[in-house]
Amino acid sequence: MVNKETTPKRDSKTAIFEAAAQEFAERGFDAAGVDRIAAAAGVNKAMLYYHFGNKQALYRELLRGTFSRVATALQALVEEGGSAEEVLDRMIATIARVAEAHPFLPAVMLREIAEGGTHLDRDTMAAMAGLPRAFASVIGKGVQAGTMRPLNPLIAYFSTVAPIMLFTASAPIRKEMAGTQQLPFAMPEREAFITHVQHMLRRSLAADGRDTQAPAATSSPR
Amino acid sequence: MVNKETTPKRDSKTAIFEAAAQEFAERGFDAAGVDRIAAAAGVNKAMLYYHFGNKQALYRELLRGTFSRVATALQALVEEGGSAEEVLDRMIATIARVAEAHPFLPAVMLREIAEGGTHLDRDTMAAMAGLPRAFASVIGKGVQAGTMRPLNPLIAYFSTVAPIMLFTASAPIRKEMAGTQQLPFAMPEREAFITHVQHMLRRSLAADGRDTQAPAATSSPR
DNA sequence: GTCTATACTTCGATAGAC
DNA sequence: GTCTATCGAAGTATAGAC
Repeated sequence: MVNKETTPKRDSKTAIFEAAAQEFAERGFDAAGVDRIAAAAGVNKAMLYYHFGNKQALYRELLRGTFSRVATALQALVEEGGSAEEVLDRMIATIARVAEAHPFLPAVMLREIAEGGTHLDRDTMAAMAGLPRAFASVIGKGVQAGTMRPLNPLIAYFSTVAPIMLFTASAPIRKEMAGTQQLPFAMPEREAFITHVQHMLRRSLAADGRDTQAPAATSSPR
Repeated sequence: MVNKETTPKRDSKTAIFEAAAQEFAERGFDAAGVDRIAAAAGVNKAMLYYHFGNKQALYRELLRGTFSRVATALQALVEEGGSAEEVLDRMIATIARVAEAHPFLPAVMLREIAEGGTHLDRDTMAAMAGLPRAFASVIGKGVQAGTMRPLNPLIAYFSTVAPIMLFTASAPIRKEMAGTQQLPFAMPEREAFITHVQHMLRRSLAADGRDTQAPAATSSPR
């Protein structure tokens, strides 16, 4: 369903990619083990060096690919049209869906931010920057249409993406806490949380001070 | 300013604590090096095992202490009084201030969430749960006073604390990106961002659909 | 392309002298 | 309480046969 690409030999390389995504997500770059990645991929460790050179190159290739795919998807939503409010709703829904389908994304994003981007090169950072830039172009359209007030795109980006990343990644911890009953209130549902974030961003951007309509039922292309 | 405790011998133990906080923040639990911690603390590696037993015990002691101090500070704000809106503003400001003063907090929090709380024991998780519980009690008061609508405290917690944690921790990356000019818009100021988060939470909780007054100038006790 | 074998380093942890 | 010395396991990476 994902790809058949060009070559029928998509074996060892993509196997390494998938194993690496999980290992990096679970342990972070420094603690990730080349031995473990190779073992999980069912290939020999030397194959990893044959295909990628070293651990860092593999890591960067993985990040760059993931983020530029997401950035491309967001940019497609922008060009697809609709009101700026609707497009932002769809962007948030898309990010949430990708984050849940590929736990590698939130985990590595949180970690890489936590350590100050130590393992990123310029190309990878450029790919990451594609996400807030998509936000910026939509907000620009909304302002031009007169329905949105100007707001620094990075503020909009951080205050919506951060909750989604943390909420998605914290699923195991929340489950554990719910089990031990350390919290005297119910865990929120995923859908309710995403809707809340959409609503929050709409209110932050509304041109007048009033509340806005609730976002439509979580829209989601592709 | 922090403590003089009981014993005048606060040397090696607190030196280890501080060095460990930095090492864990920079590399995460798995990749943190006991050797590096000892070296940075200027003590022998054996001292670390003498005082704490092993790496995991040191890590947990550090987390438990940090989170319970923050939880206590938040609870104090609750009992101090004022309108629920003001208390929430102060809680957000306090969390932001602590996060900036002790980078250990956001870094380790993001990491620990990213890996599903693998290294947490029950006591440490209970300490972490103190933060959303403080949010819950304030929201409860606001609802009782009729100025706030009911909202799941965890939703309120995640949608405010997550942006603060990510914004604070991402300072180095944002600085780097600003330097290489990969983003076509200005980086937001810290104060503007915190005010935005305060405002966002006020609007999410307002009993009527209308906008609320802006939060007062970032209030901050202690 | 794929494997074995291995070089070299660093890791967490402990024993035991002082 | 503090140190040296060291063990055994695990780490990244490479050389070279097939």
